[in-house]
This record gives sequence, structure tokens and C-alpha cells, in this order.
Amino acid sequence: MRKEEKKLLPSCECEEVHSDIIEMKRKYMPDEETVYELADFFKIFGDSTRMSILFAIDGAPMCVCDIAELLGMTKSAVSHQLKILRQSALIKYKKSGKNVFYSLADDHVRDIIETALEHNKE
Amino acid sequence: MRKEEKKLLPSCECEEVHSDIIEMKRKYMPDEETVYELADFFKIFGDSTRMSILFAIDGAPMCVCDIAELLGMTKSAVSHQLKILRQSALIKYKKSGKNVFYSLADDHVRDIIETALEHNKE
DNA sequence: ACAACAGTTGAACAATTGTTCAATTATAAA
DNA sequence: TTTATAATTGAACAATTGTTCAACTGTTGT
Repeated sequence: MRKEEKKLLPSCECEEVHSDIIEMKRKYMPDEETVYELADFFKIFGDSTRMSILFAIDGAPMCVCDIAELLGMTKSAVSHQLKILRQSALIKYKKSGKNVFYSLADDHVRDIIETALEHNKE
Repeated sequence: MRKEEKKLLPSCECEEVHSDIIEMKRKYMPDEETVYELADFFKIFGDSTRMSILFAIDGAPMCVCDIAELLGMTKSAVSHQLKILRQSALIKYKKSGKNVFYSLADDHVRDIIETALEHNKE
């Protein structure tokens, strides 16, 4: 998952022009774990299919079949993305007979999307 | 850029179990353009290198060389990501001699990261 | 004018990601 | 128990994305 685990870390080939600034900055940088978690979190929202699903199930729950129909996609494709959203705890589900109804996990998800929508207007 | 432009749109192979719900939902769905813009917006934050850069230049501007040194990456890799951040208008830059100093475009960017950080704590 | 350095860029490559397809599980009705 | 439908899953494939490498631009100092 982490990039530095996949390759040897390269190093900046230039002289340290402002080593004092670098040291100061290093103190205030969040730890790597936090950065990776944050990036992974945003990655979930960075796909239009997942984004559409979140909008779709906002308000009232929907079953997989209906989501697929609404988005014009196959159930399989939708189900794969629902799995990712489930694993990220952004959505919850409730079984009812042969159907599975999905809905947003909490209002926090809505907040994040709202914040981004506002920024995007500018 | 858009998914449906790349392939013929598939359709849900199942019966419409709740066509009334689908029609109701369709009314409240944001238009496709908005969904794509929003997903593209989040995609920018969905990479740990870009995320690190945003944290690095928060507070005081930094030149490319220093960012590269701080993150333990090559100038080239950093520059490529800076370009993406620039094109998304999330950062601004100021030339000073041979150096180019980058900083956050506005406080909005900080807000978005803060909102996500809070959600991620749970 | 030339050398040195900061930064950018494009192409190639490797890794990741999303969709499709086929097979599978699970529930409900006949 | 069989049949039909909802949903999930894994593998294969196609597309996208991030880093590397080498070449290039632009600015400073000699």
C-alpha cells in the first residue's frame, strides 16, 4: 500500500538551498501513516461511479438492482464499488429478502461532499 | 475523461423492482457534469505525494528543491505532481530567481483537509 | 558567452484501478 | 427439491496513473 515499501527511496539530487526551512517544516508534517490514510480516504471519493452511488443512496436506501438501473450500469460493476464503499465504512446495508438496501453511514459523508461542492463552485 | 464516452453504456440486466423509487431518485441526482467534476476534484487529494506536498507548503511557501528534499523524492516527481496541483488551482507559485516558491491557493484547501481529518479520526 | 543550477517536460515503464464476464451464493416462490 | 432472481466474487482485460530517466528551458554568476 505504501509507496516507499515498493521501491528504494530516491533522494533529491540538488543542494539543500534552505535546510533551515526544511527542518522547520519537518516538525509540523503529519506522520506518514496519517498522510496515507488521508489520501486513501479521498481516493474513495475520487471515482465518479462511487460518487454517483453516494448521491443515489442519499436520503433513502436503495437496492443494488435499482442503483444499477439508475446509473445505467451492471449490477456487478455497482457491487464491486459498493464493496469498496462498505470497506471504507462510508455506507451501511440492510438485507431484506433477496434485496440488499444500501444507505449512507452517517451525516459526515454528506458534510465532506458539501464542503467540496462549495469549493468547486469557485 | 468521462466514462460513458469510452464505452457503450451497459444496462441493468434485472427487472426494475422499484421503478417508482428510481424515478424519484433521478430527480434529485446532480447532473453528470457535477459528479465528474467532484470526483476529479477528490482525485487530486487521493495521492499521498500530492497530500504531502499540500501539508509541506501549508504555512510558508517552499521551493521545489526543498519539497523534494523534505519528501525524499526527486525534483522531477515532485514537479509532475505540482503541475497537477497547479492545474487544479489548489496551489499558487511565485518565481524568485532560479527558484519557484509554491504555496496553498487559499484557506479552502485547508478546510477540506481538516474536514477529512476529523472524519478519519473515527 | 559559458557554466552551473532550479525547475519543467515528454516518453517509457510499472503499478494500480475499474469494468466485464462467468461462476457462485443466498433467498424466495412454485 | 427445483427454479428464478438478487447480489457477490475472482480472474482477465483495458485504461489510467505515478515515477523514472533524459533532455530541455530559463536564470544567475563568472
